[in-house]
Amino acid sequence: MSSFQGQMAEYPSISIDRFDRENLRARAYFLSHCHKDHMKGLRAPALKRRLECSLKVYLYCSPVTKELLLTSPKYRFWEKRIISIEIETPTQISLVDEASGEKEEIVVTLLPAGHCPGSVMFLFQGDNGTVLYTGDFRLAKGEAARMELLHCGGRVKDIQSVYLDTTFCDPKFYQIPSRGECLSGILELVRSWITRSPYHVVWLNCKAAYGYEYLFTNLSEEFGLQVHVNKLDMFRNMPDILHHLTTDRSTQIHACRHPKAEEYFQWNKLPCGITSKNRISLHTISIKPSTMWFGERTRKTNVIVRTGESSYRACFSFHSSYSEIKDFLSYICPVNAYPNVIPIGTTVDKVIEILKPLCRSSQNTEPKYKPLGQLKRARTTHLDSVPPEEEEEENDLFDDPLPVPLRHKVPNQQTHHPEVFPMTEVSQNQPENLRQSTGCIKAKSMKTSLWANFIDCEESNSESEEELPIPASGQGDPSPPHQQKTDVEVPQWDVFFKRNDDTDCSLENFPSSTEAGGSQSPKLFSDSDGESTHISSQNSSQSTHISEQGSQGWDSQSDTVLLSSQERNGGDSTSVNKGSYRPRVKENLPGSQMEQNVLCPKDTYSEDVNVVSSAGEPTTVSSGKHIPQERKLLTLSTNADSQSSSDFEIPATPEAELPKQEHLQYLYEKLATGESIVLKKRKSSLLDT
DNA sequence: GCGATCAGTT
DNA sequence: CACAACTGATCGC
Repeated sequence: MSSFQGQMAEYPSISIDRFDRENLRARAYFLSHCHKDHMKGLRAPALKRRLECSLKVYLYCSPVTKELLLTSPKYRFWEKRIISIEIETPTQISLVDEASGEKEEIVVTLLPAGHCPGSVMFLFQGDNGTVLYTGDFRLAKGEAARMELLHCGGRVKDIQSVYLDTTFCDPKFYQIPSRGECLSGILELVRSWITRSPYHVVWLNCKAAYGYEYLFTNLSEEFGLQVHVNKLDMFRNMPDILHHLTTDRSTQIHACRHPKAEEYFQWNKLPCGITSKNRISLHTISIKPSTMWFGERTRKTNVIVRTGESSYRACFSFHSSYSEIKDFLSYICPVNAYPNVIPIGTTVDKVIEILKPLCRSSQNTEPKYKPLGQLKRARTTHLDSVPPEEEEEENDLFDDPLPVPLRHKVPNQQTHHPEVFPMTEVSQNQPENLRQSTGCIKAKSMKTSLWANFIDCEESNSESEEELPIPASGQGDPSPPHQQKTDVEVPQWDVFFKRNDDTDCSLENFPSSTEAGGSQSPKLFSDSDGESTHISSQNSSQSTHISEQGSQGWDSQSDTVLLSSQERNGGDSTSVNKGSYRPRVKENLPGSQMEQNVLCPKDTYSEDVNVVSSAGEPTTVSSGKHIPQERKLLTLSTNADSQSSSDFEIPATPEAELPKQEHLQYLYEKLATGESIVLKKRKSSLLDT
């Protein structure tokens, strides 16, 4: 449950996912997805009144979220005041204070979050830096690296703060089987049951919340049976979901709900009330999606667990696992990361302790200075969370053979070109001072991820935990279901090696359907088995789009979906051709763009930006003009005490040394002549190519 | 009577 | 186990 209070330090005049208390004064509202715990205050009289008085206040969200929200009569009063923003479309919004007339411009980009239909993350760019609010998300490892709009010039943007979904940010949730794995397990269980007779039905015991739609659509697709649900009008404009649902109770797959459902089920009655068909009584099993996780990824574990005569639990998660969170955050590598959720059983401090080493300030940035032969020690003093010995080791021994750099699709040598922000008409003057405080230079280094890996491993074995789910009755599962502990201590380096390199991150991530015996793929379910198929296809995750005529919706991201080697009849084609989420980090940048990025002192917005006026009419505005900043960069950077823009991260600590002037000069010359000497000197770049 | 909050359930 | 949401009880306006 989110405990985010609605406001971000950098942009306190907007509120996200909270609409009560101080948020009542916000200049603009953002809703990441349609779950109640992110909608607090959204229909309260106080906010209603505010809307009536402040005619320029709008709620921004994805088109799907808007649709879902407005389906409920309780929120209908928002109708005229919601502006939906397309996914991955940078959009400028004017934040106007109606009392003072004061105005601030901000650019927001919605990124698919994989949590439920319409769910997005918000990337904000403005005078106080770039910040990312993740909302709730589930993204597989490597997905951040594939989000084009998180990048600029092939590098991840300079992000000041991330407001992060930390629901499972606890080593005990080290790994959660992928969507594809979970889906396959459920598909096979359902298949094994409903093929017995037309009177064999399954009941999916799902919560009353968005997020199961891709499960329904895949089941429907697979078996040609619509899924029975209580309500489907909210999907009336999302045909790709709608077509797989029905309110006709005669289907073999049910996801209907009733307050006394569990009780009904005891009596072989479905929540919708039926017990028989053609006067023949039904044979029913229940499958309850719930979150199960693995201690580490090589352990074979069932994604389906039998919990009773006719009851099963199926692995299913709306949220990223611990390792997925770490992968995400270490890739983004912000200056700050703030947890939106404090998982029960843990504390804010513990969560922060996990996040901190993945952020910039605690990174070992030493390699960056290597070319200069300076500052090594100065930097290491910043590593509060790193044991000294390990640090030594790293410096001396791990010079390069480590896999880490591969985690970043593109080496993060952004030192020499802090990305710039400003879209022309928006940013004006300001910010040298602001910039300083927000730290515009990226200190990302490969060491970064290295530490992350170490920590992963350590923490994962320190875990003790869960009890074993009841293994299914009579089945010869040779390996005990949950075994995290045993071999966790051995860092799974190879895993990190393989993942996220330049080619295709998703492939490593997903057990290929062809590698039969399935080294890593969990056993699908404990009961029938043997021929546990490895269907890794799944068309999707959580849609963020409303299809114009039906080709999208719930499909979209989830790379795992796309790589399914099994061509599924028809269904997949829709998800695959949906270009909405095909982010590829630009590896070959057009020369001009590269130039921009190299030269701009701040985050550059090289794309077109949509502008949403207070009237809600989006217009596209191109924001070019960064070229003239070349000179500026040189000037600024040569000035050693300017922290506002530099090719180097200037340590903030007083005792830290600055790079020597001659080294800086040398590098600038190279830069000016277009040589890539800086890159070549970094070990990560050697590894990366 | 509505809404907010809390505890308990699924 | 852990998701998100519903139910019911209680309190205040």
